[in-house]
Parts: sequence; C-alpha cells; structure tokens
Amino acid sequence: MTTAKKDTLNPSQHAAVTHPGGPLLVLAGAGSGKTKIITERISHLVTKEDVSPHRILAVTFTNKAANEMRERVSHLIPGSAKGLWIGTFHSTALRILKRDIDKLPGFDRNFAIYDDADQIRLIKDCMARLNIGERGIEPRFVRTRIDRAKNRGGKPGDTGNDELNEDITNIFELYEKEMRKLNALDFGDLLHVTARLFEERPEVLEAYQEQFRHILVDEYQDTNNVQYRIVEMLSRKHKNIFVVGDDNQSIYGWRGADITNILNFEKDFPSASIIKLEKNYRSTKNILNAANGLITKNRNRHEKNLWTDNPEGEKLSYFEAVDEREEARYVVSEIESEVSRGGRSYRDIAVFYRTNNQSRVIEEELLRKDVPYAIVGGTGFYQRAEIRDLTAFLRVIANPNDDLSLRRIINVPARGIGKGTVDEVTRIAADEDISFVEALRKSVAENLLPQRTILALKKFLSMLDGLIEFEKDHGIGETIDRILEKTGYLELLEKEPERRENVGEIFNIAAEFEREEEGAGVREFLDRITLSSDIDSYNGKEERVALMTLHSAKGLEFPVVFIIGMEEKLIPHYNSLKDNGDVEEERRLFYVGITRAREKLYLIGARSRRFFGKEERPTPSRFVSELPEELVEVKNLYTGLLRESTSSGFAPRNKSATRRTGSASSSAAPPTPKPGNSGYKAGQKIHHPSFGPGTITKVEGEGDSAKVTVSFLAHGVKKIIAAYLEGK
DNA sequence: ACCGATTGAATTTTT
DNA sequence: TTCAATCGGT
Repeated sequence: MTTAKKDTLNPSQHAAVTHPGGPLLVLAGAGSGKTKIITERISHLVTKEDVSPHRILAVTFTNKAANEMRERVSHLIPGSAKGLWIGTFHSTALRILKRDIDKLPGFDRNFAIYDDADQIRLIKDCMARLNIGERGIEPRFVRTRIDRAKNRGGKPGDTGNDELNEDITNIFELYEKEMRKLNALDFGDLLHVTARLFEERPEVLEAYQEQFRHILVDEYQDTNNVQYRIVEMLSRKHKNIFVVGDDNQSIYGWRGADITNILNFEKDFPSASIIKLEKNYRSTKNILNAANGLITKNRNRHEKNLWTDNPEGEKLSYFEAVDEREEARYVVSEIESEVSRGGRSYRDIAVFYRTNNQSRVIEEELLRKDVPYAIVGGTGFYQRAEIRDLTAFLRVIANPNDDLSLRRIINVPARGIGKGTVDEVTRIAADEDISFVEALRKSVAENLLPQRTILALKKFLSMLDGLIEFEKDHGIGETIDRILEKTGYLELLEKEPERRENVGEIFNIAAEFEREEEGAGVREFLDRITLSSDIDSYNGKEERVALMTLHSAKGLEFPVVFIIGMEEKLIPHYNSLKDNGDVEEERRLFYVGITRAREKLYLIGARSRRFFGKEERPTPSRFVSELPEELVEVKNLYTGLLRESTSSGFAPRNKSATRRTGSASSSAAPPTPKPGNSGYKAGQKIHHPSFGPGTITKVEGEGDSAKVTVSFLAHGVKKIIAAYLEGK
C-alpha cells in the first residue's frame, strides 16, 4: 500500500517483469507482490515487447484471481486487456474444448459440465447398476479415485492397485460410458480431455502452441499433473513459460496438486531461470518471523528467507478458551475492542478456521453482538437444493437427454411420478439403450405403464416440450421465470421465503450474465455457474468482518486476523494425522493463515469442543509451540477473566460445564483447581493434562493465583496459573 | 405414491 | 448437530 509498492519495482521484481524470455520460475514469498509481478509482466510484454494480447495466456486457480488480474491489467494497459487469455485452468480448458473437442471421436461441443455432486450421483447410479455397494465402497471415495486417475492422465485401469481396484475400474468404465451418453464432462475431464486433445491431435496442439507466445501461471505450487502437462505442451514451441508460486503455500495436495512441480521446475524446463522475491511488503516483523520460524519445520521446500522493512509490530497473541463458546466470545469481544479502541473498521478483520462448521458458533456470537460479518466461500449458494433444482430444469431444457438432471426434477414439485415409475422407466431406458426422456416417450406412446402414471407423464412431457420451445426465442431470465411458473416450483416455496429469495437471486445472476455476455445462452450460463464459487464474489469492500476457511484465505490479506481452533485434530486436521496424511501441508496451511495478517494476529484454541454432538477435549495445536516463543504472548490459561467481563451472556452455566458426555474423557478433563496449594518451586516436576510432563522454571505470586513458568517436554515453555497444575 | 417419523450416518479443504 | 436414507402407515 505504500507508494514504493505501488509505483516502483524492487530489483528482483524488475528482473522478473523484464525477463528476456525462456522458462522462469518466480519464487514469490507471501506478500512479496506476486500478482503485481504477473500483471506488470503482461503489461510489459504488450507495451514494451509488442506482443499481441491474444498471444498471452495467463492461468490462475480461482475466478477471483483471474478477475482481479484482468482488472489490474486493464488498468495498466487500457483497451488491450480484452484480447488476453486470462482465466482459471478450468475455464481456459473449457474455452479450448468448446472450440475443438469434436476433433476427438465421441465428443460433442455442446457438452455440459458436471460438478462433483453430479459426479457422486452418477457414481451411485453406476454402483447400483453394477450391484456394488454392499461391499462398503463409498461413492465419494470412488470419485476421488476417478479424479486422481484423470489427473494423472490415466484411463479406467489405473485407479490404484488395491483390492478395490477391480470394482472401481468397473464403476469408472460405466461412469465414463454414461458421461458420454449424457454428453457431460466433469471437472477432471475439462483438464484431462484437453490434455488428450493435445496429445492425440498434434495439429490442434500446434495451433495453440503457435498462438501462445507467452504463458504465465499463477500459484504454480498448486498445479497437478494434468495442469503441468497442458502447460508444458503449450510452451514447447516458444518456451516462454513464466510461473509464479510459493512452495510454502502449497495446500491443495489432497486435490492432486503436486508440489514437486514447483520443486522440480528447473529439471522440467531446461535452462530455466529462478528469481526469488523475498521482500515482504505486507506483514510486521513479528508476524513474518513467526511464519518463518514455523515453516522451517518443513523439510520439503525451496530455501527462502522472507524479510521486511515493516515495523516490528505487536506480538502474536494466543488464547485458550474453555470451549468453543468462550472462544467465540473472546474473538468477538476482541473484534469489538479492535474497532472501538484500536480504530479498526470491520472490513479490516478476518476470522479463519479449518473447517466450515466452525463458523457457526462465531456467527451466533457475531449476531448476538450485532457485529456485521460475511461468510466467504463455504457451503455454496450453488449447492442449495432449490438452486440445484432450478439448474437441473435448465439443463434438461438445454439437453433433454441429461438423464441425471431429468430424474432429479421429474417429480419436483410432486406430480405423481414416484420412485416406482422412475425405476421402471430407467429400466426400460437401459434395456433399449435409449435415454430417459426417450424411454418416457416410449412408455407413453406404447402404454407401458398404468393409466394414471401415463397421464402424469403426458402432462410432464408437454410441459417440458413447452419450456424447450419457449427457451428457443427467449432470454435466460425469462426462461427461469417461465420454469418457476409452469412447473409450480414457486408455489412449492410458498412457505420458504429464504429459498424463494435464493431463487430470485439466481434470476438476478442470470440477468446480469445476459447483460455482460451478449449472445450467450442457457448452456453458457450453466457453464458459468458450475465453474463459479461463492468466494469469487467477495471483494472486501463492505464494512464486515470476513469469515472463511484457511484455504479460502489464500491470496487475501487483512490488518487483523484471528485463527481459531488451534488444536490438534483441527490444525493439523485429523485426516492428516493418519496413514497417508501430510502434516507438512497442514503446516503450510497454517503458514498461509499467518501470512495473511498485516499487523495483528490472534491465535485461539479451546480446551473443550463438541464435534458432532460429542464433547471432545483436544490438545493445543503442535504448531503453536513451533512458533518462536518470544513472538507469542500467551493471553491467559483458565484465568476466567473473560467470565467476569461478560456478565449476562454466560453466568455460571454449570449444566453445560459439568455435562457428562462420555465419562471416559474425564481423565483428560481440565484440571480442577486444588484448594490451597501453594508449594510450587522451581525445579519441581509437574504434569499438565494437555502439555504433559514439564519442569517448573519460575514461580511468581502465591497460592492458586500464582503464575508458574514451566518448561514442557513436548510443548516448550509456558506460563500457567498454578491452580491448574497437577503437582507430582 | 406420498408423507412423516425414525433411524442412522457423517462431516476437510474446492476448481 | 444436521442431513440423508429408509421404513411404515395412509
């Protein structure tokens, strides 16, 4: 935000922007001006090197990043930004496939895009059809395996090599067959098929190679194998591949991102240069050093040393709440004082968490205290049942052979076409090898079903035909309107104002889409919404506290950041602690969270937390003790200070405090204060229920309120209220 | 075929 | 806690 950052480039940045050509890896640490480098580079190419905009391809991972990039570029070079190919990997692939996918046998340019919910549904169908299911394979799991295979460019044989492989392979094959029939591509396909297109149709590849003289990739550490292959193939001719990334921020390994892409860049692209951007413009010294200290615990990384000219700033603060409710109260009360006493505004503040469900408690408290907030990302708008219903209608109109969508909405609202009928028609479709609508029409024409159902089907089909006709010469918004009216969907939502509102919102989105994309139809609209997520719409301009997961936080920054749930099994997440988990990735995730903060970072954990109904007693996150100790101020441990400050909200709630949900966990329960013990002294060995064994190094004060400094075996040095120790 | 109720299950991160 | 799927009654 300083003028130095805005107007001038430091030497490394300048070198990157003006790089003469050939492969370049820019290792850009957090807050080192990554986006700026890319946008300046594009502008440099266009204005100084006379590269025509349409010969530049810039890919990012999120629409948000793409939009931001486009906006900033159009600022730098007004007018020229239009021709640029800026987009996410997926949208770029889509653009290519919409043009050329029919050069591959068996594909049609009018394909639909299926998101993962669609995938799961189809996989379930396939499993049912193959009589797989009792064997305990979860559709989700199958999807992951299919995705993984596509990421590696694999075919249905190589989904893995365990005992499940045969089943999965069978499901995969049927799934692919069905997807062709449905004329649909899933997210994985967008990339995988693009790679195939390039591999199998050299003339197509050549055309794109020729076109793209410069290729820029943002967040390179998040690329997976297909993405790497696509980019590598495209850059083979001109070799101008410019990638920017930070291996320390690789947090999508679970989705197939391959951190070795960035670690091996020099090997993959011979004669590659590397430029490191190590100057951080964002955070205070304390925050940056905390992040640096943490990340050195990871083995697998490029050596980088981030530094900053910024002031030292405040220490990080760490607070342990009794439970998640107190955690929320603490966060909100700190937010309030940041605003009232610290002169912050709400939009300066963000709360990060590991899992979406953690937002709830915080939300409740924010609501209670009338603090404006916005949830960024999360269970998306587009995932809501009513929105999915509506898009299913649209899909069926765009392609009546979209069986999956048709089956979804054929009885919504209820119109007398029940499960029995659907099953029967599905069977006919399978027997005759025709689509579901065709089977419907056949059933009606040949009277294959009871009279009552035939009647219902007739009504449905004529309604559908009417809508299909209507869409031909009306806009998207009008079509949505018509659907709502003709299907009776609006009445269905009569008593649900919230859902009605959502449906209204999709209408607005459609109207907006029509305005900005002239000539685009329902198909394009559907593509757009399945490729967008809610995070894309966050602009940070509103006067609200932002709530989001650590993953969503990547690429953003805030003066004040709260990271909640600093506990084992949350950060690092439970799943990373088991078998094939990756704790280093969790550490990077936390690193990403830390480095979002400009001035003030709060870490909060709870000593008790309900997981789904069940009360658990987590231990503090190992990552907290990995931070350089002198940079962290431990706010309090069970001092109950907060309890006194908020009077009404939670007077002695003994009920919940003493609730015996599983007495098994009582051994790990927080230590009960021991009445009248005063006799701690330095050198004494003690045991703390969470931190384990330790040695007292210092005692201040007397009695229960004495503060004891303890050096723990596993958790470093902590200052603790004496009352909460167990002497030993 | 539909509705309601009970039961059971499952919860990471997302283009 | 919340959601989905299943079951049984109408």
